[in-house]
Amino acid sequence: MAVYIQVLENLQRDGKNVISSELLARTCDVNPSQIRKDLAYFGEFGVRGVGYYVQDLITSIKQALGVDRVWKCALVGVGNLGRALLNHREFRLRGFHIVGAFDCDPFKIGEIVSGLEVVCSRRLKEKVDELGIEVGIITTPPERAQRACNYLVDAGIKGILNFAPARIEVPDDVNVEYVDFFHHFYAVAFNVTLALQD
Amino acid sequence: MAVYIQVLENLQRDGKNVISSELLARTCDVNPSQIRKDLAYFGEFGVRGVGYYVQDLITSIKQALGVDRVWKCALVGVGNLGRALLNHREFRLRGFHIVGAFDCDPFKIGEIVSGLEVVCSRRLKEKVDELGIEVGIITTPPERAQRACNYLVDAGIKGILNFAPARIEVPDDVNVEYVDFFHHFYAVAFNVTLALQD
DNA sequence: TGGTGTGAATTAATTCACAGCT
DNA sequence: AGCTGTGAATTAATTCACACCA
Repeated sequence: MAVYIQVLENLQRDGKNVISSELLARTCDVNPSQIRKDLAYFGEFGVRGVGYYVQDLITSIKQALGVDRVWKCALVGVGNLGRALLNHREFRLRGFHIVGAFDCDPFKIGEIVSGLEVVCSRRLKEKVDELGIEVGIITTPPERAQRACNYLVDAGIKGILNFAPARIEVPDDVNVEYVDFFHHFYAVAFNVTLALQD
Repeated sequence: MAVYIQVLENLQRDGKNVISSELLARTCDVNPSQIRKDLAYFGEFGVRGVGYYVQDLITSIKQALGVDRVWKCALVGVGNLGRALLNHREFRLRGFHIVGAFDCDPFKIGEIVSGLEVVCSRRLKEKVDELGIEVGIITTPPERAQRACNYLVDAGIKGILNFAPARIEVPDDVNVEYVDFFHHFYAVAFNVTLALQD
């Protein structure tokens, strides 16, 4: 779905108003019926004989995914990666506002990063309640990921993005997404290695 | 596979020498036979009645994936994200060495970022040959992704990581991996929205 | 006429269950 | 005795093919 949004937004930028599943499929490199199934799953967004209206489709998908609003996020772990994410303004553009930065290192607490004061991780619950935070972002080293996660879960957070290279345990009602771009590097390395062998 | 490496490296750090598919499955949150199938696909890494030796398994998987060596990479697009990646030393640790930084903006060319001189994208072929680069990383804005891609393909690169939010067209023998962490943000938003509705 | 939405057919992925080593 | 490797059974995902509607 995220891929479709991406492609549709680029189509919109290029001034396209209508798109067929056939064409959309070609750019996404998938089967046309795949696209129709995916889109029909959330509702009847298309017009028979015409295709999909790009602008309407973007709006519909975003609504269906629940990304047609602002999601307030807390970032835990103000290291290299954490700082990079805090400074990445694309997040705000996409509706994900990082409104709290947390770390357990006393030397970092109080520091201002990208306009946010770094707060002690222990105060997560307090801040989550105060600011109405719904999503947690973990950017700690792997060995501290579980602790960061526990703070987030205790604070009542139900959605977590884990950038740390470690698995974490959460209750059933908490959703975790693992973000690891080395996965993609490994995939490329593997495929290139394969291709070289033939 | 990348997940297994991640988990195994953490197990190793914790001093575990042997692991069963059952235990590994629990931490990865998958079925034990899934793990056995995946691992057996590349070779017989396990020992019946015992399990898998952690250190050996890491080595074997890395070998099978082709990540037991250094991969030289070129980064195209020295913007926000590009700079963040150039400064991220984890890449070097994992064997992915960014040895060239490219951009088409004359104001950026010549600038030194993280010890690398930014070079004009047009000189990619020359530099790829000179430095023995095998992997390309695209971190341009979406509208310039295809152009960056074309330079990489012309230079003979067979593996590309595309961080730009745009699809790109490549010949059949070139492998592209799309990296987009908004995908994960959308997934969390969607799942939390679903959970809130019930 | 042209392109969606969707049941049916096909293909792929996952899980089960157990033979076979150590 | 215990845990892997793997064919068989099951389940899920993808693709086909066409009815239906603008």
